Amino acid sequence: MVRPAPARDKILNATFTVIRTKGYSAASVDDLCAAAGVTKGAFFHHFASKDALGVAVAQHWSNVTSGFFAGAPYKQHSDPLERVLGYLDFRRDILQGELPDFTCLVGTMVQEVHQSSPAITAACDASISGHAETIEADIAQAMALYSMVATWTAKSLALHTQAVLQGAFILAKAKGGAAIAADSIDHLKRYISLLFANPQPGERT
Amino acid sequence: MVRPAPARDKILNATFTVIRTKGYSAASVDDLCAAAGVTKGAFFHHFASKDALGVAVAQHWSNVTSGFFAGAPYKQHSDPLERVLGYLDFRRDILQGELPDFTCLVGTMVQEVHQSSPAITAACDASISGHAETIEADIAQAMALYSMVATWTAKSLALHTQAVLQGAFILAKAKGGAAIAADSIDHLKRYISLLFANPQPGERT
DNA sequence: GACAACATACCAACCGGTCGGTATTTAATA
DNA sequence: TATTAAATACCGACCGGTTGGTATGTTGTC
Repeated sequence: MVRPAPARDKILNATFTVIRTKGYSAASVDDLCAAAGVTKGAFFHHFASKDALGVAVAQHWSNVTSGFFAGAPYKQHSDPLERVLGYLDFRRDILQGELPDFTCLVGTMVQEVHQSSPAITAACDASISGHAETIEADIAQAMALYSMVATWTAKSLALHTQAVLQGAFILAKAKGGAAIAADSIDHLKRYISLLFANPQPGERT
Repeated sequence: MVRPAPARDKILNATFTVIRTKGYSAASVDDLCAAAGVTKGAFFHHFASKDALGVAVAQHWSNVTSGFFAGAPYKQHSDPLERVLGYLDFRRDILQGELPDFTCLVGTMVQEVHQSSPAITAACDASISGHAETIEADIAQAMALYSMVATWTAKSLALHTQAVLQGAFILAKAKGGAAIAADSIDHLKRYISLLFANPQPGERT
């Protein structure tokens, strides 16, 4: 695109906040326009429908988060296991501010639309799975470095980290604070530490 | 209540399916009435508002699930640790049918209303936390039986099991199947097994 | 005949989406 | 470089349908 469309970006960014606060279904197009400081005409000029915005905002979320995590300090560790554990420390450290500030956009969305919008569901899955693959790479390297032979796979464990995080956000929403989410991340970190520190008989070559 | 109100129960039970399928916000009162085979007049005779139904359905969920798990076979084990691990086996075994058949009603709801309805949020928290307490009891007994001295508490681990399950449901919704949820439950089971089998130095008396 | 349990008809506000129009850039041409 | 044509970005009134909720019944039971 030659010239950037400021209204489109304003809508995308405002949608992050609105959906993380009230969910996808409860977020009306008028809500989104008001939060973005944009008119309805501009909205439907850039997005064919509310569902199209849903797909676009999931992709935008992927772009923003992948850049965010790629530049995070834990990526500097030379030991891949330290990168994995450092990732979890980082995820716990960024549990700051109010709930809509640190919860997951695509996890919230897919919960509501998984039976009604295959397009949004696919975009959310791509975001979660794409992020998981970055962790899977570090886990796989750690398994190789420590000559780990396990009954589980790097991919499975990477997806499990995302499940724990998503579930931690739900508990945080139920209890109205981030503390419970930090506890769950600690348990996950302890699990991965145990996996690599105390392998079952026959699990390490 | 002297005479039971069949319409009220029909609404409550139908709401389980509708909300687990399309979420709380997208579930209109007309949807709920149609699914329950009841008129709008009956709905508002029994519930003052849609939000009041939200609170009632969360409590109804607590009643139904607590009875369901109290009668589950894993409760028969004499060893508390076997009850905890048996609980997780059971949770994996009941991942049958379509997504709305096994996902969590209150986890779905609280995700949408946590910033807009304190009453529903509190009812969802009570349901999740109340269920967690039944697992906490078994974990605490297992810790006592195996003379476990840990840096974590039975309560924290019990809530972690619920976080894993809630997150597993989100991944299942994103990927359109239960398989990924079963994988996460396996990881959780492995974690708890490791905790009790390979305590860290100083963690067991 | 009082009262709970429904049914029916209806309402104002809001929903996603459309539409005719305007302002601003960009591109082509002379 | 001036003129103009086409494309893009944006505006806000408007539309038909749906929303949660209400007002007014009717029916069955103690």
